[in-house]
Amino acid sequence: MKTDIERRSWTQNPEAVKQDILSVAISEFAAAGLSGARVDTIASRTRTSKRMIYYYFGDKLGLYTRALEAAYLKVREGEAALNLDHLPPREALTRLVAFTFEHHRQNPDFIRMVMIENIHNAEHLASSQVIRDMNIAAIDKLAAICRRGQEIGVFRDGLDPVALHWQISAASFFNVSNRPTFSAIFGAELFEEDAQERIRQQTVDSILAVAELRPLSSSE
Amino acid sequence: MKTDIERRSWTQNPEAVKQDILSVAISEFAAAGLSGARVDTIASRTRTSKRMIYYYFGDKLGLYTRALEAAYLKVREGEAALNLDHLPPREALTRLVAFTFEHHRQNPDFIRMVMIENIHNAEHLASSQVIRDMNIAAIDKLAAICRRGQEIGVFRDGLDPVALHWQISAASFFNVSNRPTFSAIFGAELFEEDAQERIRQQTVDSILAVAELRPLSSSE
DNA sequence: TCAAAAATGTTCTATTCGGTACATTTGGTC
DNA sequence: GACCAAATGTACCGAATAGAACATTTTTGA
Repeated sequence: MKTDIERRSWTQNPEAVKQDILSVAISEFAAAGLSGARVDTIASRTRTSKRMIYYYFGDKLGLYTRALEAAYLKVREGEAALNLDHLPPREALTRLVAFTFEHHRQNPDFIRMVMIENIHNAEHLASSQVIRDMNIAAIDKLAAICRRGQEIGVFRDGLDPVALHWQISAASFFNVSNRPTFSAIFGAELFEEDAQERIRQQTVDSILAVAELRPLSSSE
Repeated sequence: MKTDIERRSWTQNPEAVKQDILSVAISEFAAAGLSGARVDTIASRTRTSKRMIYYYFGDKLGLYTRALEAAYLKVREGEAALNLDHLPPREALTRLVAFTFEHHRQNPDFIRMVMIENIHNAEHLASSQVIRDMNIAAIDKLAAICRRGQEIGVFRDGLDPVALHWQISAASFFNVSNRPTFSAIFGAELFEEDAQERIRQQTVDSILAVAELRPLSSSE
């Protein structure tokens, strides 16, 4: 039994409350999707109440949009730490691909948020200038590597950094996004540690192959 | 005004009704996801009523599972039409990759069903032996090409057909699944027809590069 | 020909869920 | 130290939604 006099006291902490909500929201939306996620569930896993979700984020969609942005922010921060300027171009590209591959593996919630956003035709991402800027920065980094490689004659001319980024993303993203169906159909072996190293190497190889100044059989 | 005596007459057609429901269900689930799709919406786009959905499929999950299966069936049928046995291995692999790339582009609903199933950790796919069998067949086809290529010495030893299939799928799948976010961030140019041809060629090149018996720079 | 089974239509309901109304506390500021 | 805005808590509501109940028609087969 509680005492008659209820203690409803707290200390105000807007930033902490917002962050708490956002981090719970990311994991909930990532787990269940936009329509699958329940505001009540998110609220219950928070240190605060549903009231505050609506207070700070307006409605479910507002929360989702901010969670998506937060997920991008967190993951791009990790990428920004990578500095490849001092490496020769081929080595830099190798490192970039391997890093991206691993980084995606380590951020499944981010991958799932992007999957969900794609299901919704990127309607909520479209309005976020923040996200666009972050990604343009990622391309700039890759473009610099390409240019250096072309200057010293190890990369072919006419390389398209965006197309290269597409390919790096495709492998790294698919490896996480489609793991459930792929395992269900072909078994989980490909996702064990040693097999993942092979796959990662295969990815690096295939991307270097299109970047490097060497004959490709299909161009014959 | 209607007459007092309502005419509620119909002709029975179970198969047509089931098919009608399934095809509507595929497009609805593909568009809105498992929890986002509304049974009432599906029903309203059908020539029949909600009653029949529950009559034939039990509940929403039952409908979803059958729709997923139907989506796989349809797409794998398209693939089965492709016969590459008469082609030399390198040519066969080239055709297989290019075909897969285009086939995925032309079946966005299937891609979206698989995306959604991945969001749900492939829980519903896991129980379907049908789907597993279809996909194993797809691998067998690829494995045959690999073997022939190794026999005549144009493909490297130790090729893993599943790993190769992983790579082909990654590019072809990502190209459709992540088009919304990718376009939102980097612009839609990459998805215009001529750019898609370049991307497809790049995909073919990169896969041939890992399959062929040639030195890869990273192995030096 | 008629009874039983299969197929279909119509209407209603329990519940879940996003969102709101109302009440209270905290903290800054003059 | 009193007032006010910001921050938080509690209890509630209306709409949407999956599914069930009830009713009718069609088909089959003995």
